Amino acid sequence: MDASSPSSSNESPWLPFESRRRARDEKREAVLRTAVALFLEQGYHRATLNEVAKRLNITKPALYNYFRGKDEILYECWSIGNELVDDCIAETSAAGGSGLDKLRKLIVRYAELMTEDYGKSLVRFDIRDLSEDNRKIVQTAKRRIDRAFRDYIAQGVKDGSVKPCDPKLAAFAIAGSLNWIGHWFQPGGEMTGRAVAEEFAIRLTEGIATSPTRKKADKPPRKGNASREETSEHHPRAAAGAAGQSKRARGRLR
Amino acid sequence: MDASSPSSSNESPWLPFESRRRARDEKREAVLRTAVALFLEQGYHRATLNEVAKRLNITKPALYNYFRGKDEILYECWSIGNELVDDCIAETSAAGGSGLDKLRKLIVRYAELMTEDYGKSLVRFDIRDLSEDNRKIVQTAKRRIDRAFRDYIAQGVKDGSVKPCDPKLAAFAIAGSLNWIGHWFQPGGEMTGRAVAEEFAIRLTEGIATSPTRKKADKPPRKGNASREETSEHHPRAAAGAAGQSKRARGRLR
DNA sequence: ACTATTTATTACCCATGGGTAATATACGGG
DNA sequence: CCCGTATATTACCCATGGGTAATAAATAGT
Repeated sequence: MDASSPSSSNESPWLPFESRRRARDEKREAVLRTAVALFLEQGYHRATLNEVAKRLNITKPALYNYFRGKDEILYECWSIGNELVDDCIAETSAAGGSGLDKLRKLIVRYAELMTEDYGKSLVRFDIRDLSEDNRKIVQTAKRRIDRAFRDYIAQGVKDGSVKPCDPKLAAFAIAGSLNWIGHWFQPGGEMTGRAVAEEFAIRLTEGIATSPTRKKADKPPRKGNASREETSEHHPRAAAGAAGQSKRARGRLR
Repeated sequence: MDASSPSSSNESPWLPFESRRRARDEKREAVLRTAVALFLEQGYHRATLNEVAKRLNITKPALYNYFRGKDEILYECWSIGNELVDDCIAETSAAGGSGLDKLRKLIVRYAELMTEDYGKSLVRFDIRDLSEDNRKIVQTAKRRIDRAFRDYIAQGVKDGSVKPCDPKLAAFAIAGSLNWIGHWFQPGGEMTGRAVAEEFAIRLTEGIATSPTRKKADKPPRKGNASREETSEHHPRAAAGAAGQSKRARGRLR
C-alpha cells in the first residue's frame, strides 16, 4: 500500500492533506463515482451524504460546491448512465444490418452496461427520488430507450429477420431480462460482463429470430456451481468502478 | 357511494367511528393490504406509517398492536407474496409433464403473480430494509425460487423437451423478464395480467424449446398503441388489490 | 353491572440526516 | 505581498417520521 501513488483507477482526488488543485470537473466526477457506488451498495435512502464525503476525504458541505443536493447527485449519476445508453443506441443505429442485427448489437452493449455501476443506476434508482423536472427528463429518456428496442424488432419483422410478433411485448421481455442483470450481476463472479452480454444476446433473440442462431462453436451447457452463490431473484451488494466518459459539463453552479 | 356498505373488496374494517369488532386477523390483513399498496405506490421509504394508518381510519400507534415495526410490516407483505409463489411451485411440481411443461406452467403462474400487489412486493421491495433475520429468510426463499426455474430447465434438457443450454443463465434470463413485469405492469392497461402471463410463457420458452411453440391460432402481431403509455424501462404508480389467502397466523404479539 | 383484556387515542420523545451560515484555508493574479 | 475567488471546515438548524408512554374507550366474561 503506497499512500502517495499518483492516482489509481477509482481514487479520491482529495488526498488527505495535500494537493487539492485538480480541475473542478474531475472532482465532480469523483463525487459521482463514489456516490453511484454507495447508492448501489446501500440504496439511495440508506446512503448518506456524510458517508459519500467521508469516502472522498472531505466533509458533507463540500459536496454542495458541486451539487445542489442529494437528489441532484442521484440525477447526475443516472444521467451519465443515460449518456452511455444513448451512445449504444447511436452506434447501433449507425451500423447497418437487419433489424435482428441491430437488436443483437444493442442487446450486447446494453447488457454489458448493466454490469457496470452507471448502467445499473438506470434500473436500480427510483425515479420518484428525483425532482419533478428531472423525473420528466428521465421518463422521456426511458421511453426513448424502449422505442429503440421496439423499433429494431419491428424493423426485423418487416425485413424478415425476426418472426412476426408484438414488438411491444417482445421489447418488454427482452428489456426485462437485460434490466434484471443490473440487479444480480456482480463483478468477480463466474462470468465477465462481456460474457454475460454475449450469451444474453443469443439467448434473448433465438426465440424470435427466423434463422437459427448460434454462431461460433455451439456452446455446450456449462457445469460447475459458482463459489459465490448468485440467484436470479435477489440483488447483492455492489462495488466496482465503471466507465468514466467525460462529455459532461452541465450543472455548473454559481 | 354508500358509506355503510358491509365490506367491499379492499376496504378498511375500521369504519370511521363505529363498529370495531372484526377479528384480529382480518385487521392484520387489512393493514398488510393497505401497506403493500402504499409501499408499492410511494416506495417503502417515502411511505409513512401515519399514511398507512390514515387510510385505515386509525392512527399510527394502533398499528403497533399488530406489528413490531415498519420493517416487520414490510416483511409480512413480502411473506404473503412468497407463500403465493410457493403455492405456484408446489402445484407446478405436483402436476406432471416434461421439464418444459412445468417450466411453462410456472412461468404463467409466476407472471400473473407479478401483476398483483403481493407478487410485486417480491421484486420491488429492497431486502436491505429488513432485519438481519428476516433478510436471511428472504434470501433463502429467493434461492428456492431460483432453483425451481433451474431445475425445470435442467429437467427439460434431460428429457429432451428443452434445447441444451446453461440452466443457470436461462433461469436468469427468464426470471428477469418475469420479475420486470412487477415493475411495469399496472392493471387497467391494454392487457390483463392473465394475458400477459400467457404471452410471456410462450415468448420466453420458444427460444429454448425443442419443438415448435405456439398452440392456439397463431397470434398475429398486434397493432394499436395503448392510451396509457407504458415503457419497458420504468415503474409507474401502482394500486389495485391482490389475492388474499389466509393460511397465516405467525407473529402474534403479547 | 363490575372487572379484565384488548385495542385504540393523544401527546410525546428523539435519532437521523439533508441542508445552511459563518468562517477558515488555499490558490492565482496583479 | 495582498486581495479576490474558489473551496473547504466547523457548528449549527430543523423537518421528518419511527417508535413509546400514558390513558381512554370498547368488548367479553361472570
